[in-house]
Amino acid sequence: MNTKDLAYFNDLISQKSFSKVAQNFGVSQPTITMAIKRLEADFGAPLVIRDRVHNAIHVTPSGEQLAVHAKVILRELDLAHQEIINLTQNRLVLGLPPIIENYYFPKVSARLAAAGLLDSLETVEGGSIWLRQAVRNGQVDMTLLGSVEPLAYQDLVAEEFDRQPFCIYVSAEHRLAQRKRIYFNELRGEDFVFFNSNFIHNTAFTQLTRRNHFQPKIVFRSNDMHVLMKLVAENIGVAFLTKIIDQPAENVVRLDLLDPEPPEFITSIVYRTNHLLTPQQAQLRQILHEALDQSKTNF
Amino acid sequence: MNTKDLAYFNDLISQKSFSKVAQNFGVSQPTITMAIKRLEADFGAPLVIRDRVHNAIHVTPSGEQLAVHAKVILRELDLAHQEIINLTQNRLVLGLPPIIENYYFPKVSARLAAAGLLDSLETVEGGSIWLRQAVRNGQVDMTLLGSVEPLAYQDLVAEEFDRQPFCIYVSAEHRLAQRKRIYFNELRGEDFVFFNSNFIHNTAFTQLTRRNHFQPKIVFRSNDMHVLMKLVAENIGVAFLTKIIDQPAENVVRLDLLDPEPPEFITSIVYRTNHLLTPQQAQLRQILHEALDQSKTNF
DNA sequence: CGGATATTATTAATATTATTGATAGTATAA
DNA sequence: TTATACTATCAATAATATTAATAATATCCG
Repeated sequence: MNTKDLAYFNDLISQKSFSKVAQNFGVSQPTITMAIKRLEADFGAPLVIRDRVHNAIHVTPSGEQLAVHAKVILRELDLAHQEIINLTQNRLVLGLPPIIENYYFPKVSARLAAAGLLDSLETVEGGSIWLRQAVRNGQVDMTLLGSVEPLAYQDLVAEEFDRQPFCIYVSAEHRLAQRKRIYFNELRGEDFVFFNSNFIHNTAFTQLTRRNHFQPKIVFRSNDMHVLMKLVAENIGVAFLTKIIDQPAENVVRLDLLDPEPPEFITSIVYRTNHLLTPQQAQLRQILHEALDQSKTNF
Repeated sequence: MNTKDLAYFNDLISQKSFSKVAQNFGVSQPTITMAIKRLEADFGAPLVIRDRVHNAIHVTPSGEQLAVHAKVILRELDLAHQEIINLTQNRLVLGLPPIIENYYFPKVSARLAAAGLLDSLETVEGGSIWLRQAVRNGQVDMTLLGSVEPLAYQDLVAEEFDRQPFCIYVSAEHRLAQRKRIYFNELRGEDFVFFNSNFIHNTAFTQLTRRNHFQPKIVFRSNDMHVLMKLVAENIGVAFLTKIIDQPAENVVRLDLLDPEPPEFITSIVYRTNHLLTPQQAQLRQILHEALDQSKTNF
């Protein structure tokens, strides 16, 4: 059976039009008619019902069933192509959320260089939602992801390699600056500086504000952590960030949260379940895991 | 791309011989040579290395990578065929471990009949390991499975629908017969009657004997629960069985276990992740879940 | 109603692709 | 060296896919 037929079929399911599928693939319309016929003959069942009365196409139960498998098959094929291209070109495409890159990457780069991995390593920055998608569809081979809950996906392997609490950063002149530990509740009424858009920080932050029943006042937003830190230093507002910030800027104090079950920033290495790690990828994974052991004791 | 080529390739990986693959598929040897060449051209990388010195074939990293995906693709195709056959023939093949069949099936059969499902329902009996395999490879569409741990597989959906403790059954003349509850430890030195081979009972039983550090003496084995019950009644030995036994035979007393965290018999409905439930299958699932609610309150 | 439009099916011709038989090439073992 | 085992090559053939042309079917709308 030709996978082209499955691709035609898959497109037909969403386009609901033989001629549109033909256009999309740059083939003539009878080609699609024939392809669907071949599939129907192969599976011994009608896959679509040509409802000419309503000028529509209905997918039969058999068609629905096949559609699920067709999608899997086409995805696997696509991934195989991309993976083999990266493999032969000695490319290792690694997804990195900016915050993780900032903290963990400097720690491992020496080892990566020593292992000769830096040459073939190609990093792609992006938010965790985008990177999750990217590792799914093969744009990246592996990715680091931050999350509040442990990751569990059926098509992705997620190996947690670190877990750090979220903290509050305030100016040295702030009323709470002398404290080491506070309850999130004590921040009611504070001005916050916060990320523009950061899925994990948002999730964790919302979790805490909901639990404590208050609506935080965010006076400034930026995607640059260093900008946020400077604003904290100038006492414009307080920041809610992970503990994985090497050294808070001058004039900034870090406060731990005393809340029971505070949200944690979980970092994981993620790759596709059906992806065989190349020696390089296995090595990268190893180095990241090892770097963790070091960083854990360093805290 | 033709899936036949992937089938040839997949077989080549395990056979490591072009001619054997040709034989297996009943085609000529150049067909395989050509098929592999097509794949290599398509993926732009050598997939196997023909090592004529050692008269062997080595799979390249690209080949290994493709092999993983090829297996998935061939499996999906195979499942699609089987599922569509069952769908069009209005067959619903349900796997049933004997013990679950004994207890749960009578409870739901009235509802199944009312829903008109009994006609199309075809049951397959088998042990839980065999049935898990059968649902994976499409021999059955859905299956009930017993287990000691909650089931979690990436390619299978497992919905727990009941959970019952394991119990001890003794003769009314047995020294412990007057007790309602005992510790497993108190059975040290007892004669047991036990299943010949039953994965779940074995797992749970071993768990308890290990925890209590004793080697149970099994004086008789059978795969028929009723036979075991009769032997218990005659005080030949004591039995370790699930609580889901409608009415212990005459002259038999059931004792609950007092041990902390005693193993439980978990029953789940299991089907393939990539399988779209047909209306019938969805109905069966619904009825099983509903029947549970009833059976739960009945205890 | 009837013609314009849109869509899918059919068909015969053509183009593409897969398979084969025959045989060459390469290495091993005896 | 010869026999044996395995894979590659190649030209011929078989099988399959695609196409252009057109038929068939239904809608829309004046």
